[in-house]
Amino acid sequence: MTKESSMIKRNPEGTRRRILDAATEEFRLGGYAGARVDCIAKRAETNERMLYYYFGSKKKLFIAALEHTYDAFIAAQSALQLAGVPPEEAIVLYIRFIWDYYAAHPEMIRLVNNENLHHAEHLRESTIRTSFMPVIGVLEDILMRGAASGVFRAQVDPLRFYLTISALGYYVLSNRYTLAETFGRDFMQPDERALVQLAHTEMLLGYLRSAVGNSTGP
Amino acid sequence: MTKESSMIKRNPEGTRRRILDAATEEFRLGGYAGARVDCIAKRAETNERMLYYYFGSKKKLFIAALEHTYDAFIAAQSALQLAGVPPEEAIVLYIRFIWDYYAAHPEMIRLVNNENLHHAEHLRESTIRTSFMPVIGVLEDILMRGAASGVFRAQVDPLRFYLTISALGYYVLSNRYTLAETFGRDFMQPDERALVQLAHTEMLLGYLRSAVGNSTGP
Amino acid sequence: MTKESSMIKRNPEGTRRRILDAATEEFRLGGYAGARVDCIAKRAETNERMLYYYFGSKKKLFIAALEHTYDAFIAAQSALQLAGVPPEEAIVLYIRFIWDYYAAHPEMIRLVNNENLHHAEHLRESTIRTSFMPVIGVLEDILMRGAASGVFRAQVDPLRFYLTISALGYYVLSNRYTLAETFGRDFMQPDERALVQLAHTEMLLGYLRSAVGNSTGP
Amino acid sequence: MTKESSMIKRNPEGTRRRILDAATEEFRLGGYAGARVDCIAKRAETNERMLYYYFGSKKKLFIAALEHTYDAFIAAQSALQLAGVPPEEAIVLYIRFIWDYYAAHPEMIRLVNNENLHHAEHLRESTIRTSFMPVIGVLEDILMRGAASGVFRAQVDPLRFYLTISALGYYVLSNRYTLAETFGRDFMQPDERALVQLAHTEMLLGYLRSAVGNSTGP
DNA sequence: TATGAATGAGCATTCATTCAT
DNA sequence: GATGAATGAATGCTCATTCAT
Repeated sequence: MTKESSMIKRNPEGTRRRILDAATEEFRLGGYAGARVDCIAKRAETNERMLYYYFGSKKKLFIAALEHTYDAFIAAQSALQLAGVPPEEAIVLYIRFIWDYYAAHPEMIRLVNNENLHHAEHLRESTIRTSFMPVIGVLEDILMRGAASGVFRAQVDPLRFYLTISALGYYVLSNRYTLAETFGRDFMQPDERALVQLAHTEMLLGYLRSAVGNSTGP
Repeated sequence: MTKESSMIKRNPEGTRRRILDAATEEFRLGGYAGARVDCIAKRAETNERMLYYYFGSKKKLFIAALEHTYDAFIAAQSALQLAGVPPEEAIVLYIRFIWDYYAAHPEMIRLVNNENLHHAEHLRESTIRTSFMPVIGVLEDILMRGAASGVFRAQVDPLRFYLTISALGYYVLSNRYTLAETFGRDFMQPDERALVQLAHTEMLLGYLRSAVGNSTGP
Repeated sequence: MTKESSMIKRNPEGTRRRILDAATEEFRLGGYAGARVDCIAKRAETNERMLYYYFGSKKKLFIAALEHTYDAFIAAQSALQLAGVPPEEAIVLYIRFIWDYYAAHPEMIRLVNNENLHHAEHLRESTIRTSFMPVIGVLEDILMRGAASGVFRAQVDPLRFYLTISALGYYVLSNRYTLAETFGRDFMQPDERALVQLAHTEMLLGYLRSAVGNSTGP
Repeated sequence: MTKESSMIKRNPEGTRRRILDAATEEFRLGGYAGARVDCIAKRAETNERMLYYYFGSKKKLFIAALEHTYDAFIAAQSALQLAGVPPEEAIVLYIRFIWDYYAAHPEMIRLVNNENLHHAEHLRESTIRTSFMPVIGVLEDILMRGAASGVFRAQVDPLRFYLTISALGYYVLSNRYTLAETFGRDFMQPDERALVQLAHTEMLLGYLRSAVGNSTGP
């Protein structure tokens, strides 16, 4: 046997990874209940037994897929270099990053939706949930710098504002197919999406710039 | 058999309705794949056979549940009486209606999420999809009256604006559990929800009132 | 469809019974762990699903088989008519009944052995265990009548004496195959068995008749 | 690697022995079908592969455990020094030895029961079965000396009498749990067991001493 | 209209065993 | 001698669905 073929056969890290990727894809397509372990194994080009060898159960595999997906999102946000960028410019880049990340990773939306169906029971058993909060610091820094330089209103709660940004990007992707069916328009098509994003960005910037009121009360 | 007991036993419309309600609840709890026909039958206080007698298959039952859910939403919107209300007041009422409806009908969010998981395949087989579009007229009327009276900017696409409103209400409810787990805050709790809605309403109104630019491009 | 064939197809009590009989046989052959539900179903000429329809689980089916087996043994003992028979004659009939019952029902020995392997966990969940004690009354009556008429020693504990009788019949059957292998003699063969039973009966009668000492101490 | 650690790791005889002991225990707990090779490996503090390295298969491991158990019993009997002891005293010591050995080695009873479940198929493939017969010589010697000196009846078949002794000790241990459950009394508890043994010993001695009749017929 | 009985394919999971190092 | 990785066939059990009354 050549070194190459043996590397394919005996490759613990590779097998583990192929199973994780296959699981993420199958869970995306059918949700937790809809995914089949034999389909995951087949897609990973291994057998069902290895799935249990590496992950223990379908549930633990779902948790691993969820964690991996969250991990990647957190890592991408942490890699953002916006410290030296002027606040107004930075917030636009941040908003676009979030929306583009969602668009580029539809598996995240499906997994998170499924997780909400199960009242986040898998996430509760995971340690990843504690890793998310610190990431909000990226947005918090932009908002604080904007408020300090007078271009943004003060006292905008960063977590609530993150929610608003997230909502506007998430909804269009999550509901893409029902929206297309009920309204006959695909809001994820480049032209349409650009227009929606333009309006949303304008709305968010308008809100941050406006002086009257703030989101946390008096 | 006495007349009374036969009236209890033989109640076609009642049985059909109990099955539909039970199905809606089970599909909400576990999605299409996660719901079990015997659980639906048990919840409806009938037997599995009746489910097939009235709806033909699990899939057709899901379609019926989805249609019923959409129907109710469409009916509620159509019943809104905002024709005589000044635009600024009307839009606030409309926004609140949408968000409150979502909050009061979590089954809709779960069913729609599930439907998107399946690329809206059930909706495609349904006639209900054509009933949704006309409803946008309610919002369109408000926006047109606002633009005509000069309080709102012109040329706001009503469908896109509906999307924005919907997104802000949908996201918080759809992602309620993962948000609570990752951020330690339940955004559906009355106090928290009121603050989020206040900020969002202010943002939407700010956008409509602003004169510069519009949502459909230059 | 003729009446006969329909009786085979739709026969709840018959199906239940066939499953129970098949299960008893498979549990006898392989023990609890060794028995296979698909083999039970096949032997019962039905499908695995019916097994769960009627009994709920493999474990509950084992309990049912065990109960059924104990039930039959209890019923057979209760049917013994020894009240008017002289004590010495009655005890011989009783002893022979026990040993012959064991020989005629090897499934009981195997099921009971298996149950002891599992520390009687199934029996503990059953109500049958309370039905056994009263049956000892049959033996108790014989011993009391024998003591009263002076042919048997007094104060023989009926439960302990039942144990002794049972042990002598049980062991030869339970260990039939290992005994045959290690000693080259099948103690269940008619001739051999008759000799063993003769000796054992003589020994038991000798003990009962002897005046010195008793089984419960001074 | 240091000399010490390598001595711990590389210990063929130790590993083999640990596997055999672990197997005996697991087979005792669950029978052949109920025992799991990974549990045996875990209990032996090694891996499943070693089990196959040393014993070839689960079946051969069971045979080895059975042989080892029989071996120990045979060795213990062979070690008995009763040649110079008067027959009446010797038979009491012998009886007590058998019953105490059973009580001290419950794994033997479970393994033998399991072996009978499988019609002694493993024993048949083993050479140990031929080792058992000669051991009966110990009992035969006592009976012959007793008959010669006139304290015991003549022509008692030693094998059949071994069976009787064995049965009385075996049954109480083998059926310990079902007896406790059905009669509410644990016949292996010291006080209870002493009384049962006393009665049984008296009965056996009474039989040997009696002059009338014999166990092999006219 | 209603219901208990029946079905076969499929489900997640575990089995004893072997491979490659 | 020892080990982690890999496998295919089974395991107990559940699925949506249909039959017969």
